[in-house]
Amino acid sequence: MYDAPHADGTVGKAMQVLDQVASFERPVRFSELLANSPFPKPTLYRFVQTLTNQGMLAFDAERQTYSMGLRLVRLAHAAWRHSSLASIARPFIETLAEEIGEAIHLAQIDNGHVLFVDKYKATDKFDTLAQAGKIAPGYCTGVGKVILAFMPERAQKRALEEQSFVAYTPNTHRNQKTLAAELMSIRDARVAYDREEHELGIISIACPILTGQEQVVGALSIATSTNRYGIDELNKHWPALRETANSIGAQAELWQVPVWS
Amino acid sequence: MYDAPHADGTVGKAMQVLDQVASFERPVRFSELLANSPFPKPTLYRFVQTLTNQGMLAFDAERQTYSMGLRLVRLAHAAWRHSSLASIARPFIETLAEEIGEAIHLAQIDNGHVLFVDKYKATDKFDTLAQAGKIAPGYCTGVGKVILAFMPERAQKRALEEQSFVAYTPNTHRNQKTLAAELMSIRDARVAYDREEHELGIISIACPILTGQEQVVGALSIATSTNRYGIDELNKHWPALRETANSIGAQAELWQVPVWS
DNA sequence: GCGTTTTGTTTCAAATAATGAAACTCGGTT
DNA sequence: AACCGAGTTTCATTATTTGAAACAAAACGC
Repeated sequence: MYDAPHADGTVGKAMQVLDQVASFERPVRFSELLANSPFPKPTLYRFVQTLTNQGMLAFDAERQTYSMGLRLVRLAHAAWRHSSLASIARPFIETLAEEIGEAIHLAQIDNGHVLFVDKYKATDKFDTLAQAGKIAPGYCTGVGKVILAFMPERAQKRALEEQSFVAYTPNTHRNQKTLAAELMSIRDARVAYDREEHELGIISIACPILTGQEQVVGALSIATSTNRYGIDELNKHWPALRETANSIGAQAELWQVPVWS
Repeated sequence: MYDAPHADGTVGKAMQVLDQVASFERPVRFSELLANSPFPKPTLYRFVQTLTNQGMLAFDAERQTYSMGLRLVRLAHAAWRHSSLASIARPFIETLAEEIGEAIHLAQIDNGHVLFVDKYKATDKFDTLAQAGKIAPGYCTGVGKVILAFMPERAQKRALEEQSFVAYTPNTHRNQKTLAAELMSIRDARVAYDREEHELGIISIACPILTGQEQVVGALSIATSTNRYGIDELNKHWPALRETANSIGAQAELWQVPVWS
């Protein structure tokens, strides 16, 4: 992954360390970090110390391991409420989910990654943090492909470069060429499908969430298991899904609340 | 270990800016930040630029406002899963909530603040990010008081210094003295009550979540409205609440959750 | 329109903080 | 006792940060 051009000084490097700890998905020892770090030992050591002081990392003294700190949960609360579509989208998603009875995913783009910001399962209802914040590849998910398809050309090109094209299933796109071709037809059709490209047995239909100027701000999808439905059945929900996505887009545009404190 | 002025270098200052943006709870203009900032204009300007580049802040070009960035949501996902009690506690809370039919709150301590990490309402089921990440004062909530009561003496003392003692209602503690007295009896009784101390009409009963060595790792509460129940009715649920808190504590120990703050 | 104010951005020399090779500490092992 | 590996500290060097001042660009008042 080419992360070099963001040489945002010391702060940028510290954030890089945060990402690295997050990437382990488990508590991690200093030496494990060091082994995968571009920074020399004392430099990394000081970053980890600083971030721990700041509550961005948490240190387990007993096990000598670092994990992500609770301060992030506090900060993310504000992020989720004010910078994500989720707070706007919730009522619409709830209505849609009740009508359809399948899982609804809401996603946005964060720096080339597809970021799930909310999820509603008919059985569990909202299941936010267990799912929100999760990232998924753009090239093999319904929401990912539909967002890529509607991205401005330059951003799309850069995002395509960043895709890894890991072959999760036999249906997964292997290279930019086949994906780019599908993105064009997705843009025309205004709908994308995931035909077991990320996980066998899981399919989805996804619509873009667009502003009036056709800027993509996110995507909405219905996901189900091949045990229950095929793409055809899923397609019957397309009008409802599209309508909901449109409503969310319109609302997002309005949601420019006049600010007098 | 004093909070020296230049405690955490550039990174610490940048995190301070993040906190400041979060504290506005709405998109905020550069000049508004500047007016409340200890930093000179160009310094603050560069921090905000860097943080925006890094996705820790989001800039709305149209309105010229900054808000919290989506990268925080991604990072917080890992924090919530690995550093919070929530992932361990979920199944226990679910069982308890179904039995009781009132809202269940799960809280931890983050740097002297009570941090809600999960919430389950009988009607909405899990409502995580809408509630998780919220902070509440320690001195006037059930979960807050019970956590304070079981903190190690030194940490407790420091946390008490940090309480603001804002009088939200007529029942709110006004000073350390009355609070400290209640904390002692809470520690004996192993249960705390919020008798409309934070919000009129809202009461709760809270139990500590303890490890085998009596270290407090969090708290669990049942909250309700005075329209529906009084403290007496709430008290009937005490055995179930205590049992659930104990189970979570035992499980947390197996999973080796980082201890208090 | 034309000055004036407010708000946001850039410059640059001085001040400061970050850097990393090397050295050190502390358990555990041979 | 010597060795090893993980973690921590030192300190001279280097690079980054800093902020007063100047500049640019909107927003306002008349």
